[in-house]
Amino acid sequence: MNRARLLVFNAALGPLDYRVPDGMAVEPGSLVIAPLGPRQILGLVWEPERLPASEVPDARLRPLLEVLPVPPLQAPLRRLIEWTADYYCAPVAAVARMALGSSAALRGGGTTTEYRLTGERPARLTPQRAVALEKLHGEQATIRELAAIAGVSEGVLRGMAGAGLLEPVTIDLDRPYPRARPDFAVPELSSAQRAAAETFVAATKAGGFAPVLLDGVTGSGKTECYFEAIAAALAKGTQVLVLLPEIALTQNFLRRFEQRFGAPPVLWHSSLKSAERRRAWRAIVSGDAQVVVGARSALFMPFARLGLIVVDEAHEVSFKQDDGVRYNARDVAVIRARFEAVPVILASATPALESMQLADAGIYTRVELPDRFGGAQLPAIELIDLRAEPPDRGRWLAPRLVAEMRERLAHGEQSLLFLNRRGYAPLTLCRNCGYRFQCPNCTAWLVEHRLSRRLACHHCGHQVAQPEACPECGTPECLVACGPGVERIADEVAELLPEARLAVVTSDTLNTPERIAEFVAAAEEKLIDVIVGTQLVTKGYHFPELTLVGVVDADLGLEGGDLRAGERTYQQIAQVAGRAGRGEKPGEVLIQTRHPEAAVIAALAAGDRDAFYAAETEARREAGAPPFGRWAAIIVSSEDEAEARDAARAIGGSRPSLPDVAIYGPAPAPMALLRGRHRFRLLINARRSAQLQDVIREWLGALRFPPGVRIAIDIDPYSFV
DNA sequence: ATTTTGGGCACT
DNA sequence: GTGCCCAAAATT
Repeated sequence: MNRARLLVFNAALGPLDYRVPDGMAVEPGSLVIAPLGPRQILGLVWEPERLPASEVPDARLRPLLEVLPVPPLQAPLRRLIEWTADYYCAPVAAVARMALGSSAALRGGGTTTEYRLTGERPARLTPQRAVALEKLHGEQATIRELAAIAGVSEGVLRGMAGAGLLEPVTIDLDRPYPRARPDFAVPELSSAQRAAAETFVAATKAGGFAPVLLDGVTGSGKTECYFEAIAAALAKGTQVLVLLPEIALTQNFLRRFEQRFGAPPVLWHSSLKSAERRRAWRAIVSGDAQVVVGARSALFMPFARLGLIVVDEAHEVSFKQDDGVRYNARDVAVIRARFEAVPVILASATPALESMQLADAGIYTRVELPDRFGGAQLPAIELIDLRAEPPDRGRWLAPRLVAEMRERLAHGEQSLLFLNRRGYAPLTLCRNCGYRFQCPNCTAWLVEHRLSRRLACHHCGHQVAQPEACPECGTPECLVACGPGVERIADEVAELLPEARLAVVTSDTLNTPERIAEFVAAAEEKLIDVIVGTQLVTKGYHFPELTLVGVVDADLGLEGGDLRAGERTYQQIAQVAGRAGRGEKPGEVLIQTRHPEAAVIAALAAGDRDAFYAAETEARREAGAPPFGRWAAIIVSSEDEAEARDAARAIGGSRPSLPDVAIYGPAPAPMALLRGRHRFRLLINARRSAQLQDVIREWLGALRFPPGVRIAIDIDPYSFV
């Protein structure tokens, strides 16, 4: 009898076997509908020998109901899914789910109705209709979207449609995307860029696995180089995947892409609306989507004929975050390229140490762009030792930094202050009784946001209105803000340089593509003198008049004993420093620190990247961190603290004893309470010889836990939280 | 995850 | 005996 083994997407449900009815064509990778009890579920056909499953006799198998009309997931993607599940100790089904768009995407076809103005203008209009008529000029969208654009209710628009002011347009949900053309606007490249581009183009034309590290300083024109590889892939008729961190902030990239190729790329990210999601997914499987620009979740898309992968800002830690499965998108991208037998370009001004070492070892081809494009100079970097040059009382900016900003303002140039802390102040306390405002759901202080007049937790979203009096002792006007956030720095700038035009750039203020576009336009037109921002401003922007970058607190990222703290601090500051002096005028960077002797800070000041990598390599060797050893974390959490502690102790109590593996804990996790869950942590440090994942699987596989307990395994953790 | 089953228990 | 609640088992 014809059997099929399915991955199903309900957690805690292993692979299930079904009977394939006569005449139904099913192969590994096929998406099918299967009966489960009284329900119908989605299943993904897999090679039976690659999944463990209890053998159910033929007679008890129920027949598959239907094969969905989408191409089966191809073997290289199936192998990638297995590799990822194996490496990161995740269920295969949880990884496979990331390859699926939405359930709606699996059913093709269909139309939606959009509306646009007919151009008719009646003599008499209600005020609401008049507003809509004005705002909706040139717009075409669904009623809901138009209502948002015009700021009127959907009912108003429906009335206008009835009155003939709006006309319906039927839209094909699967309509093709505009074609990108490889030769639309071939750019003038510098000789260094041309050499880099030729390497990429040759690799892309040849096909086959070819990992390349594009190591180019900030402002060297890395994007233009890999655009040529994209052009080569387009000319060949293959698809391209470009991974960007922070997909919301890619306006600049999209503009350049369209200028180069004459059409925008297909976007893939978590905030796509369902119709966009479905259209994009279907275009990717069908091969119609030529270039897909996406966040990390695009990595598992089922491309019909992938020809090239680009990971831009490849050092970014946001590539290692969890959406269900904790994986490092940069590493998985390289594995995908290997399975698909295509080139992969990792582009960064501050490559991760692991990438540098693979390039040193000759496993990656290294392509360097050591100079800025157009002859611009890299900025001069100086330290401000806050112990020797302290800011005035109650302030955070040292006099020298303020003086430099004043200088820039006088010359009509721009300054950027970087502080990776949102809000006004990270801690509020009572002067009278010492009460501190803490999140009830997390081990974290509530951050004051003066603009919205609220105290907010940045981990769970808990908010309270800005209180007038201490909730503990009732004293009015006794609350003091401790420490600076970007809003407070902006206040300080406003006091010291009252004539400066200020912009605060954080995810609170720049939370839509429109606002980002507004900010970029204002900065480019020199309507802003001083930008105060979090890590949002560290990358991507090119403001020619920006000549001064101030790092408000370089030590911030070094706190907390995180394994990657040094590397992250180095990358962040190097990236933000790279915003300075990108035009004709040279840039200057001032870094405020209390630890000028720290290896990271000293290397930044000396502009000595090799010194940083050497120091970081030594630190990793001592910590047994990659590439010298491996770390993993097991996080045990539950809403009930005792339950979590008991489960963590049970894990600790059954720890294996192995010569090449050290196990620490359990101990309360650094964030002992997060989103209402109590957390305990065990850390595992393994020598390179150890089979880390096998050890963890065997260890935890033998244990059973109560239903409220969650066990998360983090292989190669980036943050030790 | 969702649904079914079955045991224990109060109530009639 | 019947209904109800909850935990455990099953789902292919």
